[in-house]
Amino acid sequence: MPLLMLKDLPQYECLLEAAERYPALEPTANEAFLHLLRTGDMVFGDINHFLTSHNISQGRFTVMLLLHRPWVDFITPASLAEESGVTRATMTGLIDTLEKDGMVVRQMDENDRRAVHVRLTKQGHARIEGMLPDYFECVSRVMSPLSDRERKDLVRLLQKLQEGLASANLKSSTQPIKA
Amino acid sequence: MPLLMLKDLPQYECLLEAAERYPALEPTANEAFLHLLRTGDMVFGDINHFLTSHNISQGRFTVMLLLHRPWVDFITPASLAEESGVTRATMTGLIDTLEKDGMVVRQMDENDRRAVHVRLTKQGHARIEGMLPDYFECVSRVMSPLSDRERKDLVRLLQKLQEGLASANLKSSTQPIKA
DNA sequence: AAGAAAAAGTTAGGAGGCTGATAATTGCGC
DNA sequence: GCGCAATTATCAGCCTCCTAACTTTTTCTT
Repeated sequence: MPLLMLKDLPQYECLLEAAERYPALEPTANEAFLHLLRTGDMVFGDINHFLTSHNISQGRFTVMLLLHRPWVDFITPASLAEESGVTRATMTGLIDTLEKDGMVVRQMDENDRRAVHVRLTKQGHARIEGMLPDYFECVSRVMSPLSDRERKDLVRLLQKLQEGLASANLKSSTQPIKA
Repeated sequence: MPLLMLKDLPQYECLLEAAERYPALEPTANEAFLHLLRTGDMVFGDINHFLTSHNISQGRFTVMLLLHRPWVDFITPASLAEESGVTRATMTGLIDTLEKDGMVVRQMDENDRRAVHVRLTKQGHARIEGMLPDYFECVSRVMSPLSDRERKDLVRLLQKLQEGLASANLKSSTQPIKA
């Protein structure tokens, strides 16, 4: 989350006025953009508030969630980082904390001596299992203003945006930026 | 932005299956929730990439944007923090950096000796003015997958969510959490 | 089979948020 | 008027993420 977003979004009329000074400004694009960032920020803040009250960070929660899946026994830090969307360096820190708290254990891979297996402890399983009902309830509460139909519509629009972004990042990531 | 979000969102069928184990899990709510966080994250990442390539942070950019409005002469740090959605302590740091870079100046308020006036320098105005066309173009590019009609629909859905969150936060903020 | 390339995990250092405490000033209740 | 509460800006310390560099091990090339 940005955690930094204009508290009072510019009104549409205001955007129209600004568009006269800046030809590149598309009012509808800007309006949707600001609302998307702002709403995402609020939703994230809400869930973050929930996690904080349970003394866990977003990162550690995600890791435990990934390790708690029934068909999963262990995962390597690199895969966890990949699936979570953080760097391997960050994952090292997350696992450090989780291990210190007794939620996960690190075990050597016997075949590949570079690799490590990360496994949820019994305690860890119990911890996440205990949090999940409250978590899902929190998600339901956050999304409660929208009907099932509206949620489907929202997902469709967001997916369309994601696809556009994914293809754009694909070509931009090949050449680093020159500052 | 969270900057930590499942890279491959759970498929809807997967959510349905999980819902059998967790009665509190509403599949449509979870699906929309995850897409919202993920898309917001991607959009933020995109704009952040733009800002980074221009050697400025989201926070400093927002401050300059607020100070650049034509009808604004100066703003106090407290107001800037309020409008930006960060704490006053964070705002102190943002202004420090902007002042060191010659983008803003601090001036004493002659009537209230606690208060400070933050004003954009001529250099600061030029800097933000130079960035805005590129910025708006970036926003337009990000939102380009959606038609005007779809953007309006998206805004409507997001507003509905925001209103629900705002009223929920209103009542939860009155009583602090007990860990 | 040897050297180069790639991959896994870690470390070190930095950026940008946050909370909580502090000092100076202002405003309010009585 | 005087003391107590609120407000302003700041500082100190923490957390979580990042990038860049490094070590060890594996894999690919030839």
